[in-house]
Amino acid sequence: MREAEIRAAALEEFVRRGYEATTMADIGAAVGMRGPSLYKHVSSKQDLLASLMHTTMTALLHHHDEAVSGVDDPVQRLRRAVDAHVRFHARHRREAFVGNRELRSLVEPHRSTILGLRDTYEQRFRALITDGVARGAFRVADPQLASYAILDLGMGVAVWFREDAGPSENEVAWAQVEFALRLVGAATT
Amino acid sequence: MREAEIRAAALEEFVRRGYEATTMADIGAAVGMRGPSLYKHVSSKQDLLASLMHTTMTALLHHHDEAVSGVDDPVQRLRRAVDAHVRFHARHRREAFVGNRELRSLVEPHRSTILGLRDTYEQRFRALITDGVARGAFRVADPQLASYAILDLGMGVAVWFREDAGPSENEVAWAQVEFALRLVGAATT
DNA sequence: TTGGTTGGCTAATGGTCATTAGCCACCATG
DNA sequence: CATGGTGGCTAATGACCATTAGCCAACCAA
Repeated sequence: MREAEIRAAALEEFVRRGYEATTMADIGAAVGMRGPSLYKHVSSKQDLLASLMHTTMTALLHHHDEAVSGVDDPVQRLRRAVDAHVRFHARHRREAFVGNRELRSLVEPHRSTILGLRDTYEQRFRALITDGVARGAFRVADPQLASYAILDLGMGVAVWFREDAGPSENEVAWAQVEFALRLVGAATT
Repeated sequence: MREAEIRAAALEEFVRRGYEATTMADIGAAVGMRGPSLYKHVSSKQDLLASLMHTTMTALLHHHDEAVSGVDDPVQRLRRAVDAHVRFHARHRREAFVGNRELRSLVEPHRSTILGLRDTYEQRFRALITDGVARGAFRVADPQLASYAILDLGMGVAVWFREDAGPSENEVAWAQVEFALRLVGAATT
């Protein structure tokens, strides 16, 4: 559908220029039409952003849930959660980048919705770490700081990861899973 | 001086709204004058941003150099470097936040200058880690990924650190130094 | 063939913005 | 008391922008 092309183009422009600096004409040019014509397919620039961010956060949560589902051992759970986290941020770095940087540009009630989803996601990691500490698998002074640290690693990936240069997705995922396990004081295999 | 007030106000507004969304009138209002009056003290909005970012990066590099100067042992060097890194991002979180998020809004040649300084800073960490690995103090598969990870921890601090709530600067610094040492596989004391 | 719908276009509309021009009060120095 | 600079103001200027209105060609169904 034309709308999907427009959303993809908008994402690309939001990454390159930022939401505020992107004009409807820019997005239009990227799909071969004039700015006003976009309104035959989308309702507004703001909706474009909100919808992109909502899709991203929902997909991230699904990705996480699938990764850890059925796994009980804290070390394995964390391993899978971080692997999923890193791979998501590598594969969907544009989406994740916009999701992290353009929160300011979201207008209520979208902002609160997205912040809620982000919070939910952070809680999963924090709970996972807290559980691991309680069960003696991890050794961490402050689970919240540890979960922030792990999440921040992923955000970083969205910023500097490149498909065509530098370490591959596998290399990054492997390295960061290792970092995360070391970070929480899990025994390294 | 009036200019210092303006720079401080601009920084605050750039953090709150982002560079693109901040108007000269916003900055003026924050120091009790009208937008156009700002031009009696600064030359342009772009210069305000470039100058803020340049000051920040220079200060960060100085802070780093002072922290590691005269220390040779890799573990101690990394400990001090990360401590300085984290404390800088906690104490100057607004500056660091803008320095990280508004690169896109910088126009050449400012952008290249700042990117150069960032790269210099990253190289210090990478060299430090590479050296530690060579001397058997650290165990890391990819020093570049490790340096990115450590730097990303600091960027995260600039995003979520609050002076009035959550963990204190000392707590964050202590935790992240520990994280960094674990990350690079240094023996924990 | 006809009549409606789709999806494009250009031209408003009603803003907002950075920056410049030109004015003036204040104030310190002679 | 002049006078010149400082630092504020309001009013242009010359953009640019999201969104809406209104037009029209192409296509599709009857």
